Amino acid sequence: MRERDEAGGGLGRGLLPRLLGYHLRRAQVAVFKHFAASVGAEENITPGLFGMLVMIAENPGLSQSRLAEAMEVDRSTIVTAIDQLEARDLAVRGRSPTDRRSYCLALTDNGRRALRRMREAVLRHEEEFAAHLSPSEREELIRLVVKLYAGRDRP
Amino acid sequence: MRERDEAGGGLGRGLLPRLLGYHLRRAQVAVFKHFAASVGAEENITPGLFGMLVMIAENPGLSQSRLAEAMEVDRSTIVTAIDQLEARDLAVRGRSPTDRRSYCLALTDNGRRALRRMREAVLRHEEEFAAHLSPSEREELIRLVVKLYAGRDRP
DNA sequence: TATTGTTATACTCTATAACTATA
DNA sequence: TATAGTTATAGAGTATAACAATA
Repeated sequence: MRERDEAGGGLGRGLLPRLLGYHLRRAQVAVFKHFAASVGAEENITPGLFGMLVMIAENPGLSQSRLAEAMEVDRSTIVTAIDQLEARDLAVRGRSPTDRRSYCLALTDNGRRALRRMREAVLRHEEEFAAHLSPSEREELIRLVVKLYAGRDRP
Repeated sequence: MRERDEAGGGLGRGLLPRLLGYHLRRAQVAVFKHFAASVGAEENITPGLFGMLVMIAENPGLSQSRLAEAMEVDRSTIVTAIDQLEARDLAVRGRSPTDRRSYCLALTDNGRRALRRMREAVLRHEEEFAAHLSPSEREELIRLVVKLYAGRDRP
């Protein structure tokens, strides 16, 4: 971060600064870059894969289709993601006892240990990235963003 | 929008809801989808190309390299974008009188007319998408997002 | 009939590196 | 030497459509 607004570069931006999408996009790019440089560099993980690990850890026996819904992506997109997590011994496709079409996703022991480390790295990243905001500003920002995209008051 | 949080789907999300990046990502995806369904459907334009049109309109004689810096992308990424705008008769690569290496980007007459229409569509899209937020909440949200990614107080 | 996971495929966005023509 | 624009290429990330196995 350089100036008041490094992407402005002294140039006029017209109505762009009045658009939520413009700022949300820039903030999202910035936070993903920070994630890549901190968490990603330490633990070799992306925000998307980290999110999947958390969802699997929090929802034992989750199927790929349910995970796809939760991540708001197509089922086919999940396949290669789980392939990667399995190849790295972070998660496994367990067979469902009741439905032979679907898998019960689970973390491996190694995956659980890795996730514990990742969580700490992610929280450090969050502290660093949000350092300019007070705790109440952070809360308020999350409240407003959630209200914006979910159309409701609270996460 | 369905529930308090449609991507939750009743599933546990662990620490994800405490992460700014998680919400910024979801909000950004949602606003781009809304843009595509409203402005994109009406005017056949993406947020990125719209942003470029605005920057060219606001900064007459802008070069591709300066535009790339403003958009925070590589110079090579700009090439095909300008190709598209030229192919659609929205912008032109004018020759610089002082530097024969660089172009002076400008809107065509058609581009200016199109941009006027697009601006209105974008503002309608903004009103719809941010309908759940009061004017002061919108202002506060922008203030906080900018403070987050620019590390300062004001856009 | 509908669902789960999979494959093949394609499209978009983006970056890197090497090139040319200028400066 | 350095910069502006270009090209070729590659890598994410994503979606669609069709398929086999199963419900």
